[in-house]
Amino acid sequence: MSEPTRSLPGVRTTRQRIAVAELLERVDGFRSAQDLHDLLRHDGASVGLTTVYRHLQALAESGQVDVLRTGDGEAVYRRCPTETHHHHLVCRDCGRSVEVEGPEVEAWATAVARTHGFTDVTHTVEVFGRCSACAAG
Amino acid sequence: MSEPTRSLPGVRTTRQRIAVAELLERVDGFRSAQDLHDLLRHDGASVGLTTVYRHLQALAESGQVDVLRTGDGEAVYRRCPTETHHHHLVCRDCGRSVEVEGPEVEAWATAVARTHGFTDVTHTVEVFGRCSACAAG
DNA sequence: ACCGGAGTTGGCAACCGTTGCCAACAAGGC
DNA sequence: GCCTTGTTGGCAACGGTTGCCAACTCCGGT
Ligand SMILES: [Zn+2]
Ligand SMILES: [Zn+2]
Ligand SMILES: [Zn+2]
Ligand SMILES: [Zn+2]
Repeated sequence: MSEPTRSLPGVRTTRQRIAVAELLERVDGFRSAQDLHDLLRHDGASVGLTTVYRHLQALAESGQVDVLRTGDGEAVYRRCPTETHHHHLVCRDCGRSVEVEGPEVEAWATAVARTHGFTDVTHTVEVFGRCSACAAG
Repeated sequence: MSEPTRSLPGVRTTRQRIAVAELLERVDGFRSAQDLHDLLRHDGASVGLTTVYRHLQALAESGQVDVLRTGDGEAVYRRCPTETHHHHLVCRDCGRSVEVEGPEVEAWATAVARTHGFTDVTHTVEVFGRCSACAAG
């Protein structure tokens, strides 16, 4: 599928980096840094909380993971299967999420910004709900 | 214009409550609790920071003010002229904002949620940019 | 006006997610 | 194996927010 992470100059493949990357690959849904940290501990692969934060930060900056904020301001991270611009339908109970696209939303956002003379525009569009699994349980 | 705030049972019209309400009326754009607190002090009307938080929280719960979170997770508040559901185009420099509506976005969000079997759905849609005033200065 | 109970205030401590700091550590080119 | 340099991780600090609680004040009843 994906070629093994190439070792870049100035970047080292440490046990911790791999652990975080693999965990993100394995987990579906948005999780907080602390959740991920707990998961790592539970797996026996002990990684410092600070280190988890650092890797998530780096991955987010390079666009390899998506970040969004929950209602109470906590940052949650997810490694999405797709690299292209998209948004999320997130279960507010279990964090599970689905990637969704919305060309009409993109167009709307652009149009609205231009109409009011705003430049350097970005947007956040997230849909929260309760997934069918959580609704059943 | 608007009839004087009716005194409800179990709620008291204190100097602080009025100060916060009036300030929100006067300010345009989203402001953090601490910003608003500073503005109050600067106006001479000293109100405890905790009290400012409490009133903002209450007003937000009752839907009288809108809350959203900046990129770094800080909550910002605004008393919007309209009561109906809407979204915002916010200047990330000065906080100034414009209410915008997007029927197509509402429809899209609802459709997306139903398609994936999500219930109890809400959504956050905010557009950030730099307003023409800030772009000029 | 007076009183009394209930809503309100505000300063401080605590909380929680996140980041800075820095000495100890380890990957990997030589 | 060595050395350079990126990396680690525990702890302290930080910033926004909330809990706590004694003092206070609004306001309906008298
Ligand atoms: Zn769920
Ligand atoms: Zn988009
Ligand atoms: Zn502006
Ligand atoms: Zn909407």
